[in-house]
Amino acid sequence: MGRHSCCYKQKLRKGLWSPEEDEKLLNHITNHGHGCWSSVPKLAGLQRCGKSCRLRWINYLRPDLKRGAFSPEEENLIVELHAVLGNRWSQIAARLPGRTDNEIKNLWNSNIKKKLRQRGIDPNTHKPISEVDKDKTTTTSNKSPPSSSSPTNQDFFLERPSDFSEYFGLQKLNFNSNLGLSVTPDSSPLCSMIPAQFSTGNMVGSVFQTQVCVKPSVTLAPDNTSNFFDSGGFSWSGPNSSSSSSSLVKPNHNLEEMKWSEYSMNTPFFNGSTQNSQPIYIKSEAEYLANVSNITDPWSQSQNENLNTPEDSDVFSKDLQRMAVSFGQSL
DNA sequence: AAGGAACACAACCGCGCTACA
DNA sequence: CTGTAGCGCGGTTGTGTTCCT
Repeated sequence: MGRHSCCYKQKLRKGLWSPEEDEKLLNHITNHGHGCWSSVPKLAGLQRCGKSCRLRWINYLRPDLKRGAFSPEEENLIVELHAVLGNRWSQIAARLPGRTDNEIKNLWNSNIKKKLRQRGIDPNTHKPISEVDKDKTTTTSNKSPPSSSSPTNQDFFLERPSDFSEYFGLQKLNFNSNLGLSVTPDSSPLCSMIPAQFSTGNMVGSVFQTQVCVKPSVTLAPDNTSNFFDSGGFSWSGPNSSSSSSSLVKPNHNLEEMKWSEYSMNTPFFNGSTQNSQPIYIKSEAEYLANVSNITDPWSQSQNENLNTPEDSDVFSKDLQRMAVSFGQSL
């Protein structure tokens, strides 16, 4: 099973990296890209394994890394994200541009955990410690599993997406001839960084990237109401575009080839501070909009109404679930 | 000033997943 | 179908630094 072959090789350096090694690796990747990591050390003239090179690059040498202490806003965001995602550090890091999973993990273990305990909050459950103690005494047979395997809100959402809108505090449903359908999130830090909003003929919602990673080349097949996520069937608009004119900003990347974390690092919407990140509005093309108007849309009737009625949640969850499954299979 | 404790962070380890021959 | 290589992730360990007695 996936053991790195170089792990067995001898004569490879381990431990801290010297400035000379850093320079060699940096020069090599800057000039040639990393390509296959296992070949990097040889090509760069390093006595390291590829895995070690990869780690060094990702956690230390990458030029887009943000240096320095975490801001209170970042710490708050990490706490909120941890409540949703658990110890999925890479996913948390993907929402904090310039920060690495390792960095966040270290911060969590050395700093945030302690702060939460001081505030009387259990860092694993995010509940008041008194409540957690009570749970422990009442459910002696049910030992709580470690945080990494305990169900997070995200897992809960995957099973019961009807809670999605409630959890993320989706507030309003909007319809606009230029933007199509969109859901306005509330102003919580979590919602402010929800990366994408989607709409199709009969569904609308905000999608947390983990479930429905924005990979626009993926076609949403099931209901055939649109090829919304086909590369030709959507367009992007971002904070630079006003809602009325909706001038479009198309990322000049090959999204097909790009993972979300890379994408988020490279788009103008996400490469700033988290405070500045805003949802990307995905707008359909004119042709699509023309079709939309002919489709019975359960949401268009709910314009400017809260989304939290059971009926809304039910329809929404079914569509969302279908979409998540579709994406899950495609990713 | 010395030494031990606590802390912060870099790096490693082991596992799961995926692609590919 | 199966074994192997490579990648990525989360958990853990190691090491340097700071703080405290």
